[in-house]
Amino acid sequence: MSRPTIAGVARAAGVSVASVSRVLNGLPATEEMVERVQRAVEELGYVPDARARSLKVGRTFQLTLAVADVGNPVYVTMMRAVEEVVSAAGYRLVVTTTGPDVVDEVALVRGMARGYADGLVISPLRVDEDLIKSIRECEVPVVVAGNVPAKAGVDTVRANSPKGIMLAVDHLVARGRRRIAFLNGPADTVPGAARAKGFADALKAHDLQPVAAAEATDFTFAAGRAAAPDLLGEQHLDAVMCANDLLAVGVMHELAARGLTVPGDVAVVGMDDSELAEQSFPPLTSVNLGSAERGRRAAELLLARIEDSGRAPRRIVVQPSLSVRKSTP
Amino acid sequence: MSRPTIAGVARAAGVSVASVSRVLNGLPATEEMVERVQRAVEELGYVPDARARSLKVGRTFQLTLAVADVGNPVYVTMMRAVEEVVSAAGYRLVVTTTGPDVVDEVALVRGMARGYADGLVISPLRVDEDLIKSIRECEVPVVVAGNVPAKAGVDTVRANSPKGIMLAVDHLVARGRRRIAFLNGPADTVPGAARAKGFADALKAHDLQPVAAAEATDFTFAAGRAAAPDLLGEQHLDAVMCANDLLAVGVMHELAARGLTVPGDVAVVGMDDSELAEQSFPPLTSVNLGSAERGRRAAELLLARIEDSGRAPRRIVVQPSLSVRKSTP
DNA sequence: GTCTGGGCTGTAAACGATTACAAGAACGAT
DNA sequence: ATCGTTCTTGTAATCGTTTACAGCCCAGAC
Repeated sequence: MSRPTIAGVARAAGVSVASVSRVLNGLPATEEMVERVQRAVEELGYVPDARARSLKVGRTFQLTLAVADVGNPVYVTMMRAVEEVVSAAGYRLVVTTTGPDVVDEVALVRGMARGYADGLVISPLRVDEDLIKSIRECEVPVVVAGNVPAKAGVDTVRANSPKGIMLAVDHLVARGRRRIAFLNGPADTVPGAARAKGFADALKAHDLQPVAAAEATDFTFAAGRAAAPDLLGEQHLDAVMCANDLLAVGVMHELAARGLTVPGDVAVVGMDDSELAEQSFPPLTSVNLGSAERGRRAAELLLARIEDSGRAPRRIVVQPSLSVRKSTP
Repeated sequence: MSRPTIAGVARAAGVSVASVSRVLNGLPATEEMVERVQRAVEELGYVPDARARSLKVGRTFQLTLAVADVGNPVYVTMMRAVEEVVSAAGYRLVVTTTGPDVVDEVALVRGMARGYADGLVISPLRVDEDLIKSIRECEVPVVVAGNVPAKAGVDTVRANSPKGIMLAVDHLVARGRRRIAFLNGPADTVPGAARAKGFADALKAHDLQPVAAAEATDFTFAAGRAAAPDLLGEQHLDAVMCANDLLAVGVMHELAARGLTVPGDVAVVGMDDSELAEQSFPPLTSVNLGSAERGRRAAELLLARIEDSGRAPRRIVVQPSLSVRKSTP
């Protein structure tokens, strides 16, 4: 009553296992052979075992996407894009979540050597030497959706968040806002660090003084809301730039709780332009860092490297744009 | 330069492959044997091949969670809960998304026979004979997070959405609302059908007349917003019950666009009590259908069935509660 | 000294597929 | 009729593990 194997099919069809395998894989065979095998397969409900197959052929036809937090809507955009291109190429996509710790990421990358998948797209929050080392030594191709040093020599597809922040600040200034606060996520993360620098540069470019800045403990809604009071002290401010849509929504809640209107009293801009940005109220002006395109390009890069592991590492950067909605004047 | 196998380790350590396997699996061996093997493993950077291992032992130590739409925040709650219990039990969790079509779900369940994982938690949107048949015939245990007929004889963990809607309508009526509209998702889905019936029952229980009802094409924000105009016709209404948080948020946007306030002019209640409910503005009163608990129980059920495939199918139902926030008076 | 028994260890047979190679059949050309 | 091609099919090796079984060694009991 256990599931049939190729040997069972061969017996039922009165042919050899090799013939069954050949028919199943579309290799040339006589009309009658195909017929008999297919009947037997049908009858027994045979389904080939992917483990055995991939053990032999050395490929699993699965690809992994690893993200830090499934609750962050930026990843759903990316996930959809990746899914689309890999499934078009005949791969299954499996998603796993790593959590915020770099050690878990390293463990995941190392674990790829066990043969779970033919490749990995990883979007790491924190990057250290260990992670880079594990990526370079990984048995299967890995592409990083995020920013790692060029000298690391790994395939990456990253956003240009400083430029994105510049777009946002340009916009705010153009609308007359000059007292712009900044709510960042943890600065010890890769995106956190990039955004901190980007914001500082943007202020400088416009000759503005920093009015307030805070750092949330996480890139989450709850952390954003919790950190908002640090920002909204005595000083008057007329805009807040947030490192992420979730943080921005958190801030908007805190503003509302204090009776301040958006964008009347203070303008708010987020980053990622995730689904949450259009769902929030008021709809959030947000820096589009091209998550969908990054996902797509990352997947394509991965497929390309699977085809040809010899090619030089590429570093793709996708350009940001600003999606203006109602949270800014 | 290709990755080392157990044979390589055995050679390097000057012992047999069986011994290597034994020390790796913690079976009894002499001090010295353990020492030598570990040194060789270390030196070569050996990592056992999961495919080969699972081919032999017949288990993969992976479990799959299949959801219809990763963009629906109710699934992130569930995903987190499932992840927690399966990883505590030493399994890896892989998440795949099926899309809204039942044929894809069937294909997924059938595909489990290929040996991708030791078990499956699936949360199907649409259920038909084929799907139930494929679940019953599946090589690995499957538990359904959702509602399927009792006679199907499969393990399920489901919510009680009619009761949940009753709670919501009770609440609305208690706050003086009597002209309650209903925004459902597709009625040809399992949750859609249940919610339609639940709402009708709730109206009857309170002796209320239906004022308006609409059916979104999907359980998504965009569909909710698109369907809202059908609801908000000439007739005056003072509350809308939505089949889902995303739909509710969509409706709130449309209300705002028409200059109506929530909850002043019309109260809105959602379902699922997802993260979006607290993130939305105003924060959404929502029926908590116990997604986290359902995820947890489903995972536990799956693990239990993996241990003992003989046990009778169980049907767990988790009770709803109402999370009252600011979108109702 | 021999025998028994208990630990360790090694040899080899699985697990379920793919595929190189060889063998047989059919067919046309000479 | 014979030979050589070509086409199809079967046999068996292989992928990297685990594990049943057998063999070895050593200690203790007679």
